[in-house]
Amino acid sequence: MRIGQLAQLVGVETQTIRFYEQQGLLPPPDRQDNGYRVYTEKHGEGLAFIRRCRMLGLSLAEIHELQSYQDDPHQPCTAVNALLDDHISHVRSQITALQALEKQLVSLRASCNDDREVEACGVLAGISEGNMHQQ
Amino acid sequence: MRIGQLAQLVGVETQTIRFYEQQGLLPPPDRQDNGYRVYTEKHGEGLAFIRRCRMLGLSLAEIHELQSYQDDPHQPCTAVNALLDDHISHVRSQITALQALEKQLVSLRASCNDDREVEACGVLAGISEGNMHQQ
DNA sequence: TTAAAACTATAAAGCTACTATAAGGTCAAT
DNA sequence: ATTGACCTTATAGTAGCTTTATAGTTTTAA
Repeated sequence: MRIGQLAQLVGVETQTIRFYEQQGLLPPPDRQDNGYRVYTEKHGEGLAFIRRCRMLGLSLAEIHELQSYQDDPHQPCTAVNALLDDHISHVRSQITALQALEKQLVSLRASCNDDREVEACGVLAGISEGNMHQQ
Repeated sequence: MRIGQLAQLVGVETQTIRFYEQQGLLPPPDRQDNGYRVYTEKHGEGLAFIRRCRMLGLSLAEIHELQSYQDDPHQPCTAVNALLDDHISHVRSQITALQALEKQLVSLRASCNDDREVEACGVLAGISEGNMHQQ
């Protein structure tokens, strides 16, 4: 399988595949005489794993860590679970922060309507006055 | 006022101030004979405005847009309100996406405990099997 | 058969919003 | 005279790709 076929199979761009290889997330495949990369089914699975981790919001570094666990399959999997727990709490704190932000934005928006001039805009005034309680 | 004082006043690093100037968000200040930047109160207000916008999650491009409205104070402020509305809906969709992600992560986490080997880890198996409904 | 289209390769730059580092000039105090 | 705190510019690094440039290869259509 050449890079274009693998890309289509998994639903990524060819450059992304080369990028993952360069980052050490995907093992370097064999090459044809012309230098073209030749991929196996294993590569397909590896790439799909990476993509699913990315969809879960894991960083490339975290994916790398998970791969290192996979390479040593007889350890206890506590580290895997811990990584996920950390990620979950990270996601939760993002949600909390965004909810607070939304509240702030909505109240700022409520301070203006569309019938004013920029000079009297409640939104701009609200930002400029800066009665913003951090975080 | 020199750059260090302004930085301390507003609570940013001096490099950040130079960066904003370079990006066209902060007007270039006068210079002393030795080349040091000299800031006025106006600069302080401008910088504070930028920082408050950043705390609200606005991008530098959006801030630039707001500044362009400020420069023309007798337009109606519909564009300002529209910018904020767009930003609010952006934040809301981020929240929704993160909540869906959290659910997915929590259910993945529930598929394993710490008493297994990596080989049998429910989390890794869950990612590899890839029963993930996109988005 | 040849020419265009489609694919592959590498290397380097661009994106966002800074942060950090390097190498050096200026100024006040000791 | 030198230490330390401040200022200057220029450049590189961060994350995770995407884009661009330049060039070689293979496939397809005329």
